[in-house]
Amino acid sequence: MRSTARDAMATRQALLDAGATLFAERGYDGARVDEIARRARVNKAMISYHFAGKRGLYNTILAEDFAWVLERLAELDREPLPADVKLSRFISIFGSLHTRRPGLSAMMLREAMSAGRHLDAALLPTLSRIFASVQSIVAQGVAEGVFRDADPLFTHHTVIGAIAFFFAARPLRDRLIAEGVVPVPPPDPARYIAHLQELLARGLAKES
Amino acid sequence: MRSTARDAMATRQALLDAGATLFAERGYDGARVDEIARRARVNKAMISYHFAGKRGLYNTILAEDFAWVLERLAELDREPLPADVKLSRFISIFGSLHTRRPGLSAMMLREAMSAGRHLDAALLPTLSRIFASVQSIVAQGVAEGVFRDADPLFTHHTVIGAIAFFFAARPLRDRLIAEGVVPVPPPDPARYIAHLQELLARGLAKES
DNA sequence: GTCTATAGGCTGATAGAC
DNA sequence: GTCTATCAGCCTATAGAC
Repeated sequence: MRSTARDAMATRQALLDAGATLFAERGYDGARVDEIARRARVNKAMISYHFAGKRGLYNTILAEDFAWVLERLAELDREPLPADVKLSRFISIFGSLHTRRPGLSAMMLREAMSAGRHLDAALLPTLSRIFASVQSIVAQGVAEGVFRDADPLFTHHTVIGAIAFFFAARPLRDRLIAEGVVPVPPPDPARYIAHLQELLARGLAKES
Repeated sequence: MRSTARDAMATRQALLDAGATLFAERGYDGARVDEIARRARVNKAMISYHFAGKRGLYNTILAEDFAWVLERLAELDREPLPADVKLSRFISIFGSLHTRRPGLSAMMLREAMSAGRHLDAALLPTLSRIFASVQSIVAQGVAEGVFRDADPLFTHHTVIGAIAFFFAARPLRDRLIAEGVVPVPPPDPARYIAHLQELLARGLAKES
């Protein structure tokens, strides 16, 4: 194996990782290619070489994680589970997604706020897919009589917002904890996911 | 009254409004002073004149709304209400805040993601105040036996995330609705707030 | 208070050597 | 594949006229 080939992959991956971190923390416009390259310990010209520019890097990062989400959601669709279990599973999937790639929630949140302004056209359908997913699970649950008559779109917003905010707000939370203003230990993502599953299960249960 | 004085106020307000919209949608770095001025129908030099630059405009917008939040939270603290009512009230306050100033949730969310990177030091305490507020309400409710033993910090994240996402994600939601991908009418903020109040009330209730 | 014109700095991209 | 050197464009801020 030629050393250049190995280095090319390493360079590529280093840029993807550095980009994910900086895009998440500062947004597309706030992240500077100089800094992404510096953090990746790579020359900044490599961004254009490997990804045809800043925007290409950004969309490549999202494309990889979006593909993963779509796969998991397709799996979930295939399984014939009751709606309450499906919703719980959905929350797990999103939780593990964000644990796997800590900055993704922030990137997705930013795209939601700007209506997908930096997204290649091919990536937008993933967002609507996610939008539709929780809604159909809730609608199914209401129809089946597993859930009370809750609004599917509203429930979608609650679930996605609650998950995304937990992971996306980590920079501020960590800062406030470090400064001692919020006197708690850094929270465990897995426990937060469990908290959310229980809150939703109780909040949507038919019998109160 | 000199016409210049009246115009000065109008100019100032137009810049605050245009800035709020663009900062919310594109973030601090993505919003261009040129465009803010154009949208406000004002010369771009006015931003430096009235607010000592882009960053001054940004912080002035936030300062006004943060002051409003702090006032309402102080009122809420003063009233000796049971925790469940307080939480419901808190959700209402945040809902009306975002109805009053639609872009604020997006701006706050962006600051949460970047640990307050564009915020003047004087504004950071407001964020920790909000952080502490839900937590103390939930802790109070658990201690009083009104709520089941739910984690205050987790509940805080759920509430804030759910509210902020609903308002901040409006650009994407509107786009997907307009494209017919999400086949629902644009949702009513007041009904979302009611949905959230009910979900939390049921989700935190002592008896299941 | 407002506007025009311009300065000055930074950003993303690339040509070309290695 | 990688790096250095450099450029064109854009962005914010401001001096100075009105």
